[in-house]
Amino acid sequence: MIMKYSRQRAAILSFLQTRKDHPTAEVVYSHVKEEYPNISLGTVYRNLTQLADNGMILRLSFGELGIDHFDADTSPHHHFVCSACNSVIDLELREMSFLDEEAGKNFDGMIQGHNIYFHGLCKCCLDKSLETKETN
Amino acid sequence: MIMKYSRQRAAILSFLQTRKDHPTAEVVYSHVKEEYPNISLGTVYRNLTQLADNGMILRLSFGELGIDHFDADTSPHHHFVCSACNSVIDLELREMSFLDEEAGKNFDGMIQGHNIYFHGLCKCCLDKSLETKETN
DNA sequence: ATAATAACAGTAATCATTACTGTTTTAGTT
DNA sequence: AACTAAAACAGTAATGATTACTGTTATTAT
Repeated sequence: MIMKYSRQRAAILSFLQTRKDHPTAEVVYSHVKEEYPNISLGTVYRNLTQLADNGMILRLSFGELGIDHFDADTSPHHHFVCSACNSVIDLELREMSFLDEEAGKNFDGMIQGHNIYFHGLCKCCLDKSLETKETN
Repeated sequence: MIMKYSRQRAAILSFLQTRKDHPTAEVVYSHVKEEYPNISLGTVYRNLTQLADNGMILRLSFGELGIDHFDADTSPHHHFVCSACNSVIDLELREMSFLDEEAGKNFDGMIQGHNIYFHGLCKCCLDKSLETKETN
């Protein structure tokens, strides 16, 4: 389907490009609402989905956390999710496409790609947990 | 909380151990229902969660597919999800814990682990897609 | 046998996301 | 600049996997 320009979609993409923290649809909505007070949450979801389908942004679906996050940085990188505060952080880590080849060796279908995400404690939550241990 | 024995939980675990296809809660429910016709879906979810929390089974949460799958095989292995039929298949692939170390090099929090899942076409769906191309 | 509490069945609630509907924008064409 | 077809919109309702609640039943230790 042909994609016509829309001010709302432009604002959504533009907002996402200013952020490095991979906001959820709800966060995108609340910010774009400042510029377009009548925008609806459905519009935000529809455009995020459309942008992701066209490869202009990434939809990050981390299993445990049922909420999708969106990323305007489509260059190859990996993600970390803090298991305490749920924040999503970029990792500098080379492409791991060799995993696809290795996984394909004992598999009779066709492997097209993979998803990896790391989990643990971000610096902030790690520091907090160390403080707690010290005072006890 | 202390875990008391229950026939329902035993049946759920036992059913899961007979399967290699990583069933959903709904599938577990429909099968255990044959033995315990009065079992409720909530009981299935509660026990699957409890078993997973105690490390006796794995909860597989693949992002794109919003539905959780469960696996009684807790030995180290990886998973493949067919993007056509959504079936979940085990892969023989060595542990990749070195990824955690490598990802941690340029990261100031603590990485505790990662999840990987591969996607593509399973043998069955691959064959179907080839057939379709041939006849066109 | 008794008592404390974990687990149950059944049902209602949650909540992120998608679908639907009538109206408004966009963009190409007279 | 008006005309038209289709895409996009705002607002709202529906979906569907999962969790929470409630009164009852099963388990386990004394």
